[in-house]
Amino acid sequence: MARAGLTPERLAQEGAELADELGFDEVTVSALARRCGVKVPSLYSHVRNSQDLRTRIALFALEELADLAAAALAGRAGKDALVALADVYRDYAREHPGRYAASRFPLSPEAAAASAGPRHSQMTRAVLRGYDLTEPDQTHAVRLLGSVFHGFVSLELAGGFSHSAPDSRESWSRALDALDALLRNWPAN
Amino acid sequence: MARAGLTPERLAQEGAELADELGFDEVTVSALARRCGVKVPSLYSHVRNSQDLRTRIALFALEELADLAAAALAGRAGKDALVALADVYRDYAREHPGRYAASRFPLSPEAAAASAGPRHSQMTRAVLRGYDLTEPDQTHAVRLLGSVFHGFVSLELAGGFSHSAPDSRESWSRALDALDALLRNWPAN
DNA sequence: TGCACCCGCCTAAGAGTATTAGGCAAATGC
DNA sequence: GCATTTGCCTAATACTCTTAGGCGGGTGCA
Repeated sequence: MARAGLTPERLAQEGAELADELGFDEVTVSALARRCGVKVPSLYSHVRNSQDLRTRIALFALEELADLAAAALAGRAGKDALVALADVYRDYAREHPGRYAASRFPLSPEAAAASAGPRHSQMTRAVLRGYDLTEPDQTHAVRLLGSVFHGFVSLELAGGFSHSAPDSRESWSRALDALDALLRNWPAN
Repeated sequence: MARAGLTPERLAQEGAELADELGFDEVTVSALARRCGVKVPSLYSHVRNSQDLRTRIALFALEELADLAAAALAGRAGKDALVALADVYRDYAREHPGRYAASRFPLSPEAAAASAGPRHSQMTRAVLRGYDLTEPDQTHAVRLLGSVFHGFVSLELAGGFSHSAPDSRESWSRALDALDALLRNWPAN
């Protein structure tokens, strides 16, 4: 019988594509086996179980997203950097909704610590270097930015902003303007 | 055979409790049947299928959450109202994580229109009456507030803010301060 | 009060998914 | 060139979802 050349890495990548096509919730061991032209139990040589598979896809997506963010941030500062980082998240979610959903998959504390998650918060912190915040305000701002990015993208993806004027892109741009203004003039405690 | 007295409404409510106990993703027809002390197929006299069951739980949670928000908003205005509304969402998510997750369940456009969803945006608009915004800025602000509320609550629930100082409650309070400041001084286009 | 009907719950059965155990053959290493 | 490892397979079990069809108790009408 011909070998399909499966590896945990390749399964994570194929799983990510499957997620974009069907939705992350539809990424099942069976569906992935079908896509790889292999019987279901064969996957168990490469991933421990369904949970492990999802975790690998999540880690893959987090890494890919962090790489995109790092590239977008290079050579930018201030509002320019803020918008660039924000757009990376929004564009990724729109182009790869399944992978974006995967990146929200709950990880164990150990897995989260070893993931690209810390890179994401470091990059948000880097954006804040363009503004004049010191701890603990910087941490509060990191959390606020993360909340707006994830919240907006996730509501937009769920269709919460569709079918009503004005265009959600316009709201996105105004939200980023507002965040920039806010960070430049962060309210004292 | 004794009648269990099942109704679609009661199933939605029991399902909501099950969601809080096990997580919304674990709310299955089988688990709900077990909880109600009946055989699985019995549920199909009351709900069309698993998707229908989840939808009913989502509608129940949206309604309950809207009722809580309406009660919290009564007699408040300005920042007071902003904080009250925001706290309703955060507290609900912390006390009823499964129901909160259910309230994010994707609804068909018709179901969404008939749900308590519109009440939620109306209440956010009502909060904005305490600030000086006109359309389309008001819509942009509604979307921004929704993004921050959902984004923060969802990241906090996923553990994104845990295990690191400062306390996430502090960040929440600072985020609301920031939003209030922002709305009082909304940047011109 | 008696009876027919309906409705609520049941058993039976088929399909899909997750997972484990064990086998065979192709690739790998000495 | 042979032994071992490794990759994929079949077989089997368990659980969930869903449909079909049966039985009996509660309800409504005479």
